[in-house]
Amino acid sequence: MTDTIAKRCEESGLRMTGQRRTIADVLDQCRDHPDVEELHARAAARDPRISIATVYRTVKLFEEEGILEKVDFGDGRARYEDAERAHHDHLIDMTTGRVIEFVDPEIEALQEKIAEKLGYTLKGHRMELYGIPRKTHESRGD
Amino acid sequence: MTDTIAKRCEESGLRMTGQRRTIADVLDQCRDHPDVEELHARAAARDPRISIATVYRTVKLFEEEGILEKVDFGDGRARYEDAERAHHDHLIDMTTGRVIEFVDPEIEALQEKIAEKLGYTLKGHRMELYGIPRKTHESRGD
DNA sequence: GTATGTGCAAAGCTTTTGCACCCGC
DNA sequence: GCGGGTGCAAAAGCTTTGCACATAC
Repeated sequence: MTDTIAKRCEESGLRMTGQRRTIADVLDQCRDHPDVEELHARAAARDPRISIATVYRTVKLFEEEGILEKVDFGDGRARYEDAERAHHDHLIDMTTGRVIEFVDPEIEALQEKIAEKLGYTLKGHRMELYGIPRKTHESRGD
Repeated sequence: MTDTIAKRCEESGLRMTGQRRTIADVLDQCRDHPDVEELHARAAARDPRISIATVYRTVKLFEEEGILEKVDFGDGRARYEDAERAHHDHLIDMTTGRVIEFVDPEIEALQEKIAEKLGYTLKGHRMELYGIPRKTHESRGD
């Protein structure tokens, strides 16, 4: 149901160079949230000529085309994810750094309601939950 | 119900230098969300000898003591706010950059429920809404 | 008096950019 | 072929840090 990133690039009329195709492919295969340096490492594994400057330029371009979305986990590095995948928020496991994606329609609705109450039309939001794995039942002393 | 920042610094056993006191006072008087450079400008207006390095060191120290909380509006600059003030989230006016603080108990409860459903105990969260002012002439009942 | 804080400037990190060369269309 | 893309390295922002000096307790 979701087109590849490369396909959407072509539909946007972007010139598809070898580097852009490689970066698009790498992004398609991401199941995690790599930062730009990591993205560059993965792209360079396929084509060592790709420079990090190109990766920066490319993700910014894709973002401007609405193909990617920038996310920020507060660690000072930019991350990008496929904008076309269903919208979701993030829960970050504070013990491992693992990122869990989730969608909650109630939250979405509530956010819209809050914005409206404050006199605004909601255009976007960012929400991250930070948590630790719940003790299932062996615990004493929470 | 809220002590001044300077008072909390003393209670934390921090050595209170002139610079720290000035920075604490500036923070107490903030009704907005200045970045570190702006904080330095306000502090330097009272004591021109304060360097920006000291401001950076001081806000980080206060954060480690739990007196301040770092917030990030995605513009690449760090901002800090009083951690003891009642918890709130932010709505950012996309047309002006103005930041509106709000609290919504429903959201808080929902977030906790979501974390729990995913097997986590919620330890913190970050939520920013981005919106544009709503046209008022068609609104009813505000 | 001593441990700690501070100013200055240099360095660190992530990201951007100028410029000469390269490539998709 | 031409206009835009790329690599390299330098530069730009924000933040941190080494070092010599200053200051709180």
